[in-house]
Amino acid sequence: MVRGHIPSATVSRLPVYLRCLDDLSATAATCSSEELASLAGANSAQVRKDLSYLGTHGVRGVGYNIEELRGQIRQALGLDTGYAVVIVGAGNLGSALSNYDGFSKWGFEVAALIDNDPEKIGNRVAGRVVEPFSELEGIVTERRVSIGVIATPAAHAQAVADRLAAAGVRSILNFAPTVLQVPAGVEVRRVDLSTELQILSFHLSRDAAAG
Amino acid sequence: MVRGHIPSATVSRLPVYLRCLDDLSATAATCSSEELASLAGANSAQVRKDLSYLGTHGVRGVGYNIEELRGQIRQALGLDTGYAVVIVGAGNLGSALSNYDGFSKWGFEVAALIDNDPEKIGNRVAGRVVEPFSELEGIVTERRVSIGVIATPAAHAQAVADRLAAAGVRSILNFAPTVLQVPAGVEVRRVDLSTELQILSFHLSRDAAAG
DNA sequence: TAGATTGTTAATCGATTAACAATC
DNA sequence: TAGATTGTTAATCGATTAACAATC
Repeated sequence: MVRGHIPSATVSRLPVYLRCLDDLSATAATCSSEELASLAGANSAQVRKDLSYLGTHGVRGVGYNIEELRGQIRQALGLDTGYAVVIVGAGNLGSALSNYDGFSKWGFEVAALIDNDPEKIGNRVAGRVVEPFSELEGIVTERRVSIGVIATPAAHAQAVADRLAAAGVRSILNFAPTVLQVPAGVEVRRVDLSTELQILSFHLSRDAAAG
Repeated sequence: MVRGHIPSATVSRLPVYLRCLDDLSATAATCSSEELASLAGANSAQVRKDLSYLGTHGVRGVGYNIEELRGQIRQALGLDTGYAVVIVGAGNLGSALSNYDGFSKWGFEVAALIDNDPEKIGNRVAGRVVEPFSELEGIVTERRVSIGVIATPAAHAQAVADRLAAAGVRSILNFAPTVLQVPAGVEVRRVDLSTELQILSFHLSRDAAAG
């Protein structure tokens, strides 16, 4: 496998390609960069360049073998490792996440759902028992948790991130509307509804101004 | 106001600045680009350049007036317009979104929560009655809906997007794990948990490989 | 004035894409 | 072979940032 350095823009497109290949695999065995690009909303040259970082070998005049390509992308993304995830926060959002079948579909395992509210601890959500926040460190260590998902109110997010980082979690997905401060070596990705809404709002008002 | 062309990278950072200024406003009346950068996780030169697109006038040797700056960012993002939002899908995610206070906090109004499941129609979620999907067009027109939020299963997302676009909605926020095909002039932003997880996974496996 | 900080330039860096030789 | 499509180059484009004159 040629890993080398894969640009971050490419990395963030790989999941999109994977999803599109999922659709394509129902009806074809191979696909061209042009087909994949049009489904993924990208440029075909970009698709070819992105895939070239994976050490793929498409066939000139034919295209890419869909199954082989899916395997290569899965491997590049580390999806075959089966990283364990802990979800912190069992409110509306945490429950929605617990019910989300995308975790297992893409090879992740939800190792625990955690909350600090005594009213919620012990409840069943999506077949999982809500466990107490105080057990976080033990759960992370024993269940080899690699990824922490923060689905708490904004006010608690930083404290949760601190505990996750201290427990050894190096990857955090933050749904709380806060910018987290974390030690070097910890990667945070933010999923933020209001940021996205505000970007849409910008374009609406710009278009309105343009007439 | 100097609008000109604001680069998209700048637009996507404005909501982050706004949130950081929200925090800062509790304790200060002005702030420097350096302070704002460190909170927002950016470079101070970048902050100054971003803000310069808004026609801001910071004061040399002093910094930016926080209240004035918030107003300028809000205006640039069109948050003062109060765009109306319709949420399609009243499942776990749609319910979580309905309960989210960020809509009103940032000037958006949730005009309706819609589902096509007879079991859900008529239910109350976060004080709102779930309305039938068949009413979509009427709701969009009468309540002047500008933004559609898709919180349905992936299988229905494209059909919902088609109906939203046909009803005149020009901005769509898509939580379903699909790449939507929409007519020109319709802007889609995707919020995708599994894409974010996969990007984290990439970095984990790369770090593991690096030792 | 001296210190601080902006606004902007210019250099750098990285990402996108048109184009095309290679080749199935 | 003729047609199709890759892999890669090189040009372009856009974003980031160090540096510093301007100036509060």
